[in-house]
Amino acid sequence: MTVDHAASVIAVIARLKDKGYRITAQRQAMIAQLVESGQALSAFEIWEKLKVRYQDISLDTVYRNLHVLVDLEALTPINALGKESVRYELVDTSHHHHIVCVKCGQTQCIEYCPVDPRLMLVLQTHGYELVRHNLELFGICRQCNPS
Amino acid sequence: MTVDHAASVIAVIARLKDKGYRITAQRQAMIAQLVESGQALSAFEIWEKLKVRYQDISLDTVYRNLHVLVDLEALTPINALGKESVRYELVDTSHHHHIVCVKCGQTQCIEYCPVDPRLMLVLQTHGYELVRHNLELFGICRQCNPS
DNA sequence: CTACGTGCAAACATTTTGCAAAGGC
DNA sequence: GCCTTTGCAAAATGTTTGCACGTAG
Repeated sequence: MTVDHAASVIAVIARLKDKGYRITAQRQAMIAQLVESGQALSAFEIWEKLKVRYQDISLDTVYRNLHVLVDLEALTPINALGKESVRYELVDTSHHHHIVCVKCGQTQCIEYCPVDPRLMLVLQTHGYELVRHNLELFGICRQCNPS
Repeated sequence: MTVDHAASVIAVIARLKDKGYRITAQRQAMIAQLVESGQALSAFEIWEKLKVRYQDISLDTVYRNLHVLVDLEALTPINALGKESVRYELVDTSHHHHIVCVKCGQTQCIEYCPVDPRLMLVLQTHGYELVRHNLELFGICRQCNPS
């Protein structure tokens, strides 16, 4: 694990402690996995990876701890495709979005946020205070594009 | 049913015919329900409403026909909350987005799209051609806002 | 008449929950 | 030692599929 990764893991663990949650081996392993993967993972994927590199962990526990980590605001749930299950991404990664190819289902990160700041004003007129947003982009990738 | 509604229903039915799908009572009822509701509905909600006003329709048929209608590009799937099931909205309604209150789960349409057109250029550099997008907004509504 | 669409039931995938045992603090 | 967390099993939820019957074209 790199120094950066270790620091991220420690930061999330500190958040756990702050909120009165206990530091268990399973939680540490999950956080480490998410930090090192550097991408959004589903509950099942986290479980699969941890079974190999870490000892046993039950899928139930993965689900429960995902809820805990979302509660901490350490993770953001992402609905990558609507067909697949929800994926979770660390919030301290830089803000970005994902594009999904509607033909092959492959996804890619887009390090650009096209959301106009005037959105906040529009939402205020509706009585809402924006907490976060998630932009789902659907397109056709180079490989699937006939042109 | 208003004249506008009737016209929308007819338009979708024409699309069905065009693509070689058959016009069944169940499909007509589903389309009419979506048009008249004027909002995104889940499979279950469509089924529930049709059981009352129309005769019996099976939930399986609702699911199957939702796939057909998405294939026709008559419906857009929306992942309103990530917790709830996928919802479907007619594509010929004006382009807009939805905001979900993270406290109470209530949703509201926002008739404004804050997506910067320069997004297309950024996506092109990634090799993608944008087909559609869906912006999920999460906020706190007036009722739930302590301030 | 023929292929497509439907309803039923069963399968399937994902997520949640009750409970007793294990473990953090 | 207390209370949270875990693993197991079972349930709940949402969606899909196989099959025989019905029906649009």
